[in-house]
Amino acid sequence: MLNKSFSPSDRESALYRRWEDSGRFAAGAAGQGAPFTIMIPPPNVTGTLHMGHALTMTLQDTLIRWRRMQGRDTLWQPGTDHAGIATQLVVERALAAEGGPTRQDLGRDGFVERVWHWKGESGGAITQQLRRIGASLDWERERFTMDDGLSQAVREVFVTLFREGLIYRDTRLVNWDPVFRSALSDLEVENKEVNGSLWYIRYPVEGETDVTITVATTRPETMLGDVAVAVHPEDARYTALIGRNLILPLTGRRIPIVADEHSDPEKGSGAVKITPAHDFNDYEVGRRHALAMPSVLDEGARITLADIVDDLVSIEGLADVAFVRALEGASREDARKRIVGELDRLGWLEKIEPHRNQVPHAERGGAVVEPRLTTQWYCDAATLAAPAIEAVEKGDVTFVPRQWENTFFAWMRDIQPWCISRQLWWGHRIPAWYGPDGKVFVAHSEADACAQARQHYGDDTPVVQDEDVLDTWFSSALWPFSTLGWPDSTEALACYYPTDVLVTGFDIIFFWVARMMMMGLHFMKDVPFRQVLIHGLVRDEKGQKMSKSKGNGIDPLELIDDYGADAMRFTICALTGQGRDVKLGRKRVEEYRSFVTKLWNAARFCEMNGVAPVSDFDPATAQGVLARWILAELSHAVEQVTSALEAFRFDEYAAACYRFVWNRFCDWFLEFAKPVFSSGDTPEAVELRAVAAHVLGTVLKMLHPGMPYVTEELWHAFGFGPEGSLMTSSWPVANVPEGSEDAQQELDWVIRFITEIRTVRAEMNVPPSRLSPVLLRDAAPGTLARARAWEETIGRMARVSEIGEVGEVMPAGSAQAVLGEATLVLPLAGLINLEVERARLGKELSKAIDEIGKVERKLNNADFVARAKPDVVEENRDRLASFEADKARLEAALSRI
RNA sequence: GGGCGCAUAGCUCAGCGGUAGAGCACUACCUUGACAUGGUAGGGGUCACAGGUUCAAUCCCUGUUGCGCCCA
Repeated sequence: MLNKSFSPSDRESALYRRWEDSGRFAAGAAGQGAPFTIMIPPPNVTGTLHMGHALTMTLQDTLIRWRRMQGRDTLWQPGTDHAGIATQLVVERALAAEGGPTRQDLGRDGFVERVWHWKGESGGAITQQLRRIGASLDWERERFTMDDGLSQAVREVFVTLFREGLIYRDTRLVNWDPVFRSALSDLEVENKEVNGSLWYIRYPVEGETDVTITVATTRPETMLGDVAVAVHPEDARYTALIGRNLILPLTGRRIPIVADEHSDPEKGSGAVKITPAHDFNDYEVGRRHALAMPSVLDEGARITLADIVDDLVSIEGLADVAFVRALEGASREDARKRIVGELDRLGWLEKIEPHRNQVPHAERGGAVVEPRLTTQWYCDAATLAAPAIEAVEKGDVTFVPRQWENTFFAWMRDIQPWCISRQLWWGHRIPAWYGPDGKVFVAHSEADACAQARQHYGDDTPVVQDEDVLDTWFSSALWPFSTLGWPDSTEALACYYPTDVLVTGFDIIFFWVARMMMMGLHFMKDVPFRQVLIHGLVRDEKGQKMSKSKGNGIDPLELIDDYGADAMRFTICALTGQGRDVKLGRKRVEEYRSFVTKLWNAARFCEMNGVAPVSDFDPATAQGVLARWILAELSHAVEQVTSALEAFRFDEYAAACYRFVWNRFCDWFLEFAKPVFSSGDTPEAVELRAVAAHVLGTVLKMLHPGMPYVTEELWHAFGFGPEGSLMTSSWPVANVPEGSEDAQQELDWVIRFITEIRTVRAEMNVPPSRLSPVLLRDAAPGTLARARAWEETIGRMARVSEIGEVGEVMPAGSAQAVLGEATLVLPLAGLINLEVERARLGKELSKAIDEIGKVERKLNNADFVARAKPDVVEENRDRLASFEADKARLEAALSRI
């Protein structure tokens, strides 16, 4: 006997263990069909499960469980990425917290060993947490981007791309994190709008006494590295000065006035100072005008004078070598204060305006990013992007919703060289070695590099490996094939690549989607996935992004504790419309927990009534009207549910399940079945129990991808199969019983009958305790027979004492309702207020008249009749006839009162 | 500045050329033998605004407004 209610916390872990231990998550089990593969976008090894994961993993698991039940050989590849910066940060903080040695104290090898230790102890907590939501990942195949195999793939890719000229070293401006002292890619930088100032500084024109140009800048401290002032070529204010020189205040350096369209005459003063080594736009201007690019900030973003010290000049009232020299080593902020103060003192500061400006911040750690001129390794993303763009254009990869393809194209068509080196210790060390003269040897191993060096130098000249590591995304980009054993040509690779669908949020299109496509196409000569499902972000009830600082985040594990994983998952499905963000609150989860409970109770009711699976039951043989009706409804639901999943419409999937279970199975079928079930072992009862079991079993299958635990529990409890076997049972196929249209029509009519009576009674305030006869008027013989056949059911569900016919005399004081050709008469003399009844019928009548008016206007329009599709015209003629019949019956009913 | 998306019942959202829908909330009634995490019934919408296309527009097109996001 089932408990009064389902207790998720008591059952979830045992069920999960049963699935996992019995190997049901594993790909490649015997007898499975065509592969269906999803690569988990590897979560960060330092990460813990948040609602974003809960969303994406729920959707992926729903797809995987569904396809698995369809008999596909499903691989859902688990694993984590090594998250270079994040992990290094975590371990460094842990070291600091325990007062241990610093990273530098430990040295590279010691530190890396420490990180591995950390990884073993606390890394990958998220993989345990994923189990809590029921994710059916193939854990046997779990991978980590720093695993030997995956590292080998990284080296292979690096060496190959280097040899092909698609990886190279270059000295250019890069986003620099001065806290980590490492380069970052453009994507790891987040521009934040902050309240700053715009400083207007006068630069004197060389050889003039009173002529100055005012430049407006948000970063006065960089003026030490100014090499020019740019004005727009058509800016009349400055045309005469183009080609002349200015004397840079403080340093006394002579710098030219150049014409460049980068200057916006509308902005500030229309003249901009050019600091090519510390600003991306200025860098471009510098290149266009072949300007020098002195750096004035070091790797810690402190003032460094090495590049400009030789040019320093003291000029009375304008420049002072001692002042500038004293800035050496000052922080950006300190230097700014001192420089502005000095300019003000000397009278070169014109004004300061408040200004909103975009300041680049490091995504991890949050440091203010400093553009710096350094030598880094780059990947020629533009070349790799071309086939990826083509693959989407040709439809080899499709985005769902399609809309996101534009975002993908926009970014890919304007892609910049990808900076792949990081000045970190945790990650894949760049497989490049340098000779004493700086000659580079890129190789799979040190031995290889030495061999190359020997050949190059003719002797055993020592080589030194590059200190840097690769961007974490470099290894993530290989995930769809490195996890399958590449560069070896493995069976897994042949079987599961290309994968079927990548599921992720739009914020990750550039990271995973784009890069996996670039690498996949280049090395596998095929796309990494056929479809990309882009879902929204999880927000709170008010639609705000969940964040730690706002404190509005919801912990999915808490939701699971409080409501069960099924309720959380089903809520996520129900709220995941196409491409929309998911606004999730506890209240919504509570709502869907009610649905879990409803299912449980329905099953419990079935159990109490002797419903049990009948092994060789064939629904096609069902005889009873109720049986054939529910089977037809079930088929319809199976169709809807299946096509919803095919279209990635998780909301429609959930809604179709919900509607069938609640509004068909529980509200009507079980109610109708009650007397049959309690009639003992009549053939009808035996059949209906078998049907109920079949429907329940099918419902459990349908719901299983969305709510795996409770369905699995009921599956076993009912004896549909051994514990844990639902997840590998077969997905239902729609199968409408022969000739069920009649049953459909009949039950629809009975339901409408009951609803009509209920409505009349409720509106007339008839107390539920008071039963009433229902007399049919003008009913066709078949209708009367049908009503009599369902007399018990109608009686029970609509509080009807008996069903009869109206004789010659209409009973006084009756309420009436129109149903098809018949009028239902409820003789309730004394109980109903005739005025209320008249008003009620009058309202019905005016509704009918309104509709008649609308339809008539249409049909009287010659253009409509001539041009509209014939079936639309026909449909409207039918509607008109039907409304007119209702009108006539309602008028008759009114006249009888 | 460029691009994209959204605007439908009090709330959250489906729908999408011809009949306006769901869940929640609300109102009234019901402790009826699975379920009060329940049942029954009801009220509630010029489908943002203005034009256009069409026999017909919530739906297609153009513009406007408001909100959100991405890129610069």
